[in-house]
Amino acid sequence: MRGRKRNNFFTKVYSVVVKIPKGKVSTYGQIAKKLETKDSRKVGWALHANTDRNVPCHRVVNKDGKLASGFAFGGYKEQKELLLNEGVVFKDEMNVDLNKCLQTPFNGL
DNA sequence: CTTTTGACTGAGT
DNA sequence: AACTCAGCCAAAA
Repeated sequence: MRGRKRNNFFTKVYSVVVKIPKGKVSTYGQIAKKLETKDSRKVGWALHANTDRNVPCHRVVNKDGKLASGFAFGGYKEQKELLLNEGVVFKDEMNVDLNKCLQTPFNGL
């Protein structure tokens, strides 16, 4: 393996996001750390650019457990719908109950 | 090349 | 809890 940094940044983000178990959510910060970067914005930006249904981007929320502002598949309402369908608990219209649904850190996952 | 933008985060107010 | 400010960095214009 050489020059793997050549791949799109997206690919790296997706490969991590796709590992988030059903019924759980993760944060941009966790993913960013896994990608060996400091900028969580890149993660959000990559997911925003993403349109691949194979990537469970709805399982990614910000550190406060709040849903994304411009969910690419139909707005935060759709994102919430998807999460509820997986058993994720909500605190509010826009907030996930991280206390129960935050994915364990990607510690080497 | 430079500048702007962005699904963020952490610290401070 | 809500808001502001600064840091961070890839892509697009």
